[in-house]
Amino acid sequence: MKDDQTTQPTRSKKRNREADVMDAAVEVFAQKGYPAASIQDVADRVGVLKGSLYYYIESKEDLLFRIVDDVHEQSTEILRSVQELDVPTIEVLGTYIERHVEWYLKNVKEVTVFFREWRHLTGDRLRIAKERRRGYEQIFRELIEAAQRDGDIDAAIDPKYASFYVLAAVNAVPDWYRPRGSDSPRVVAETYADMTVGLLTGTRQRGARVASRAA
Amino acid sequence: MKDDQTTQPTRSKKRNREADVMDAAVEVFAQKGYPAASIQDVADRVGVLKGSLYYYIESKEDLLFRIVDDVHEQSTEILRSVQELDVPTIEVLGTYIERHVEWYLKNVKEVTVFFREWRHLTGDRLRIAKERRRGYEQIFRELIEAAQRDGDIDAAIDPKYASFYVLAAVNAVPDWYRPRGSDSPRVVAETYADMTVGLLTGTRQRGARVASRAA
Amino acid sequence: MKDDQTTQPTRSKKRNREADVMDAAVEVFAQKGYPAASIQDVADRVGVLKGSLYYYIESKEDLLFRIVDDVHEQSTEILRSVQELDVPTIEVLGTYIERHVEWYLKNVKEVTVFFREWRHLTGDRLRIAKERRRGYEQIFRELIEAAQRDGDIDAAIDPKYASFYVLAAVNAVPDWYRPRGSDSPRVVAETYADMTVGLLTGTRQRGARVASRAA
Amino acid sequence: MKDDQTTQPTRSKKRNREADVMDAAVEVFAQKGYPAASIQDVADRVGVLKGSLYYYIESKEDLLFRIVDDVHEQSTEILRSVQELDVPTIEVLGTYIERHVEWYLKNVKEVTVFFREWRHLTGDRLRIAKERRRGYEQIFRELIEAAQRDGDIDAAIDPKYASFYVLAAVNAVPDWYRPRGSDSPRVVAETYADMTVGLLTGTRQRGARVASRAA
DNA sequence: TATGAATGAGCATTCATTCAT
DNA sequence: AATGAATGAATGCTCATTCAT
Repeated sequence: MKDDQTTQPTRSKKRNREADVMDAAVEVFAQKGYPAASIQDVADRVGVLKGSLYYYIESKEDLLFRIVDDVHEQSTEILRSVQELDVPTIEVLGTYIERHVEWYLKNVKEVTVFFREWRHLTGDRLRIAKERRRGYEQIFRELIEAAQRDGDIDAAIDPKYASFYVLAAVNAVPDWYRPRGSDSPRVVAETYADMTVGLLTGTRQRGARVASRAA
Repeated sequence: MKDDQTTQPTRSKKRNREADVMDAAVEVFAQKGYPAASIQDVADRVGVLKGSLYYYIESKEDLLFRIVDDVHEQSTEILRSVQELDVPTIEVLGTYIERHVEWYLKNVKEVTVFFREWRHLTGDRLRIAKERRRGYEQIFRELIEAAQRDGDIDAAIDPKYASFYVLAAVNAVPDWYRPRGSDSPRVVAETYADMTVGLLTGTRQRGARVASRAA
Repeated sequence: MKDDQTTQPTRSKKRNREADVMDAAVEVFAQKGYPAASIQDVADRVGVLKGSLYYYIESKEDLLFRIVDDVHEQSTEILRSVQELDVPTIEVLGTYIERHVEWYLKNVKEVTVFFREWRHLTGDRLRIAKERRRGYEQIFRELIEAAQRDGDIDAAIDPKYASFYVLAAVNAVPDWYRPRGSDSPRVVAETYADMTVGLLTGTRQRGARVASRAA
Repeated sequence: MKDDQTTQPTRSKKRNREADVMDAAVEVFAQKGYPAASIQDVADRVGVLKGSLYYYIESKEDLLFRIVDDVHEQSTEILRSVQELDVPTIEVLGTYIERHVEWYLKNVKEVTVFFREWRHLTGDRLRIAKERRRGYEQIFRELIEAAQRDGDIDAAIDPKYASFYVLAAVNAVPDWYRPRGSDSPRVVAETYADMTVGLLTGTRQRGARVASRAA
């Protein structure tokens, strides 16, 4: 209760505007796709002249990169959080899918932009984005391999194909998910986690997972 | 009775050029994405001035629609072909995934355009494309429901989510598939079919499927 | 009298337009300077929309480079023409200045752009332009050195400074020359040639030069 | 009576900043040319936000004018200083070139801006700049005419052309002069003075000039 | 004195489309 | 069937300038 409100507004106004710009970009890029979206669209949504945007951004691509970067960080954070869990790898996998999908559905637009538009980055920014994707898929694949060594996933399963299969299924959620639909992010997240574990272990094992989640 | 060169040269030349234009468009749209691709790119690839393209097409969007339409027809044909099979629904599903993936990998570029770019259609063409997608998903979902009634798929599985999960996984194949990689379309197709059936039935049942494929 | 006039108009129209564009650019660049001149200015002068210019040019810089290139070629041609003369080097020098200035004054605007704006080229084009300038100055300096060996120019004169001095004086002609003024290009050219030879030889030797020109 | 720190700090600080701004502008205009240089560039060099510059200047053009004005004054001062010399006009001319070139080379950037960018002034400021140039050339021409009346310069020489020739040669010095090169401003200045007197009088007369400089 | 934010006009360039030939 | 030339609207971006704080 001691923060002076007098100095705050200026700083927070800048913060706000910058955040407004990012939000507007997310909205516009998600709706039209990056190449079809124009800086004018973004400016209109923020309510400033398009030239004014360049006070906050370096370029259109910079805007895309910031979104991609932002999502990447959050996404990495989730992966990190489940890796710290002290449970069998197969449960790590399930929990990861669950948290990932739930987070995803609560940030649909940003994440959609992340998955759909990263290709349009160029030069160094594209390189960085690709490396990160790669590392990300790598970790997921390693989780599968570890669970195979644990005996929880059938050794006959090819970790490469399985990881592609699962990640694609999971990442396509926003293609059909409508916030105003029937199910909450939570429900969808659990269902997807169950389906994934089922796919990998070759059994329905809802009970086990529900129990572990209760912890 | 070989080739009738007398009456057809003109028409077939036009057909050829039209096909050339379509092929070029597929190539270009697949590589750059529809909004970033230019009519000039297509014309360059055909080896014709861009103005000349308008003898064959109505508009850039018309070009996209034709591709989408074409792929849709082939895709529907595959669905139709497996529905005629006189085998349990669960096998229909497996065979469908198999044929779909194999066809997909043999026509990667077209199908990629189909899945990635349909959003950029507008007006009626967008409406039509959406309806078709919808119908297509519907049929797939109904197959799952039928297999549930047969007792081959656990009734606890939600057909809606399951169909989204599977279709997304399957349709993302070209995102990572490289023709010059190790596995043939055939192998990938079989693996994906197996994973899908495994996911839906909750068992590894490679044997059963391999047997059915022998027919 | 046998050229068919039917096919000519089309080709010559294109030629004309391209030439029109170049002329307009010369005019505009000469008047405003390259950076301050806009493609719009050029288009206005040609009487087309600015976008239409890009049918003829690659970029604004391309336009500048073409002018510079064109002038360079003419300029080199003059240097070549005098080097073939079978007269003492000192006369070569005088004739060169004379022809150069006369040509210059008959193409004031182009050459002005050449001398004033080449700095605004970038990348490879800048490199090329610099190299050419260098080579050009080099040749002029060598002429002076040769005339020194002939004994026609005082050995005490530093060829480097002398060449800079003379070239700068000569190339600045359009800074003050007005076509509607009193003297013709011819007269100015002769006067400049005489002053230059006088400067270099340390004598007025109009007679000798006039005689040599009569040949 | 050293530095009166009591009353002046504010004013002198302003003076300093204003001088900083001018220096930065000289640097930037010299490097990029006036139209291509941006106020941002100047601000960056001063270490201030670009909006802040407008506390010190009226407009970008104002900045250019101040430089031009400043150089003009120094240049006029040199002309005035040699006119007071009690020596033959021809020596006045030589000394003038010498002092002018030496001063020039010690202030290359400012003077370069003066000669290269004055064209971009507009309205009244352009008028003023032109008038001054004109007056300046006028005085130089009159010196030549006076030396002709003295018999030191051949009456056959056209004072108009001669003055253009000499001034252009002299003013182009910074186009090639590199401070890190071999010769000092002093040497270049003397060489140029000698060449000029030589050109005008039709003789090498280094001895005479050196003697006069000793005074 | 200086900042931070915004303006608004302008710029080079691209591009789908048209159309007379 | 195809070309060559042009259109006109849009795009990403820059920049001198303003002004409340």
